[in-house]
Amino acid sequence: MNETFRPTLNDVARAAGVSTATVSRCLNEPDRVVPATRERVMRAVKDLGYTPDFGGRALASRRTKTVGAVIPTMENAIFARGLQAFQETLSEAGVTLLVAGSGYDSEREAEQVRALVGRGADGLLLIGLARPQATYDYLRQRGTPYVLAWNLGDTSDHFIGFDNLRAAAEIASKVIELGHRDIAMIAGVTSMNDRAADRVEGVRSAMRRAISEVKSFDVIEAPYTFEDGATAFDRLVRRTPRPTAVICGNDVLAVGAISRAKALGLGVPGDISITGFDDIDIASFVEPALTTVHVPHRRMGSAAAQVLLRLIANEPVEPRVEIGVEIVMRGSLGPPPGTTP
Amino acid sequence: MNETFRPTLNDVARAAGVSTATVSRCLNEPDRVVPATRERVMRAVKDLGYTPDFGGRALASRRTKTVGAVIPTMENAIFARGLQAFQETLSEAGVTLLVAGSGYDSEREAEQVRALVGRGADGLLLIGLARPQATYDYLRQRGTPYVLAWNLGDTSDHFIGFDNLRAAAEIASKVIELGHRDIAMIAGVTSMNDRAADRVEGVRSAMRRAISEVKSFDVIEAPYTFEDGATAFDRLVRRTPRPTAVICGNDVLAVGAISRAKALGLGVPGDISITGFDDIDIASFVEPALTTVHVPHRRMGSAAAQVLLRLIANEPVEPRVEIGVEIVMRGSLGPPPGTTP
DNA sequence: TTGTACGCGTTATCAC
DNA sequence: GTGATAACGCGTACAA
Repeated sequence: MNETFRPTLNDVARAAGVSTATVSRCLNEPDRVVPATRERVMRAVKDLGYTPDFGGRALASRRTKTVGAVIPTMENAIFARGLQAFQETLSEAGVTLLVAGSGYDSEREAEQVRALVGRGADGLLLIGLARPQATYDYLRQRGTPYVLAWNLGDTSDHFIGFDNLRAAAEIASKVIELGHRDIAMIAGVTSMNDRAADRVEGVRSAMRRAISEVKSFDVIEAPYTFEDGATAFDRLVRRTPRPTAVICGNDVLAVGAISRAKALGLGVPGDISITGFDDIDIASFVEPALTTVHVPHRRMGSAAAQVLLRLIANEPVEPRVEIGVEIVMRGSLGPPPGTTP
Repeated sequence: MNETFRPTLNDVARAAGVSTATVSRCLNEPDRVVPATRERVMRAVKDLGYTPDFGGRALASRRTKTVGAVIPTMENAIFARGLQAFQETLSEAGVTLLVAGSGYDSEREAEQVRALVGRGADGLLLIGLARPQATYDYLRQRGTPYVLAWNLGDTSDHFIGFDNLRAAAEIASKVIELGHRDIAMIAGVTSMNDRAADRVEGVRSAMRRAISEVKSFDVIEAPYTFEDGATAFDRLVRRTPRPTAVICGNDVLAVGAISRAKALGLGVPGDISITGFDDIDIASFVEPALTTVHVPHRRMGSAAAQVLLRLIANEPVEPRVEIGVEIVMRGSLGPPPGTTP
């Protein structure tokens, strides 16, 4: 009754009264089999509940129709979105996606890369570019195609991303233009995270360019939750001089900051302006709506899939796909208090 | 230079001057090999950048240290959270997680189940219980262990979840107790989604229990985004009589509803109360903070992993793990307008 | 159009 | 402690 029976090609062949080769053909190139036998084989497949064994198939054919992705965490909406699109595009090409999480740890990422490659992944998606050289060496030695997303680099790898530094600089310039002179930044954790680091560097460069105007500039780092953003805001707002604008490294931190500002009785943007980065869904639903950098994560995900598929098929690809981002002005950024309009 | 060389057991064996059997042992049962040879073998492994081939291993050993999960979408924070915990717990046991998305489509789910089983998944995590009988039959015939999470059922399967119906009934009762008489619900899509359907049924049952008090009750369904919640709220609020409380099937819809309410100039909860379900991060950061049902998704995820691991190891398990949920009262639910305190 | 037979990379069972 | 060698399930020349 509870017999666990895993039918093989052989079982199907016997049941249908044909050879294993014919069954294999029915599954892979149905046209090369006459409808009569095909029908019989397909019936046997259904009856036995046969599913091709992946291991055997991979072993015999040397490819898997599988690609892997290693992302920092599934708990962040921006990766979830991009990955969803990535997988939809792969799906259309009949390719399966395997997802693994690194927890923002580059050693763990290296492990996962090896695991996915060992599993026969035909190609890999990795996030950003900050990782040990050994990981790159491994991939290149194996000849496993891979793409890097969410940022742009200047190596010979394939990038599908946007210029985090420039975008961050632009939004910071907007803040300065509006007249803010005491500015602070709540950054994501920059260690081994080139996206977070680039955003800090972008904001810093904008500050340097306006060095004669900006009076104070402070950066603190915070982890990944709304709560972390709120806590960081708490600390910043106690400093002297109190910043009139807080630039956040991502929307999660920014939403946390807005919430805490309101809880402290500070008007946004009346008393203090706040900006984000990413334009996640919630950004337009908080009050005031968040001024942020819109990143088309879905477009980036499917572009990454397209590049990776071409790479795997050995078709020509452009080494660098820049995804356009743009600043969306919403209610959370305004002129500093005491400004005459 | 760009030679793609995939070293095999054989290559390592030759490089280390031993047999393939010894290399295999070094990797799987290091104790059964003397340190001297082991050292030599491990060096060869490093030098060649060898990674065991998963296919070959699965073929020879008939197990994979891999479990699969099929979730409706990665874009929903509640699944992301639970899954993250699920995978962390698996990870501690040296088991890899493969994730696939069904897009809320039970046919697609069936495909993914077959794909994962074909890939050698030792066990599976599925969400909820509404799916074609064929999917269950397939799993049972193959003898693949699986657990069902996010809800509880009364079949002989293994459940790790909570009583969606009862929890929804409870929060609805709270609404009624506060004096609301014209009530509406924005439900998730209930087709092939037992969690959404149970929540509707729970609210309905509370309405029936208070049939003499409740004057009007309306349900409409909405998809999965903030925007959908906002749109649905728009429609509801135009009806006569206008509801004084809107019960939402999940927090995403509720946050969308709150946002639209404020945009329409309606005070929450002054003019209209709104409740959610799930207690996602943002629930405590919107204004007013959302009254909702707190679901410990992380605890559920790791409990699911534990049960599945025991199932795979053929150890005794309880067939049903109920995860406690509780209503968290926050600002978005109050008495109806015109009530004298 | 269909069948036969070999090999893919690994583990497991024996000898040694 | 280590080495041959036979499976494992499948794809695919090649033959029929």
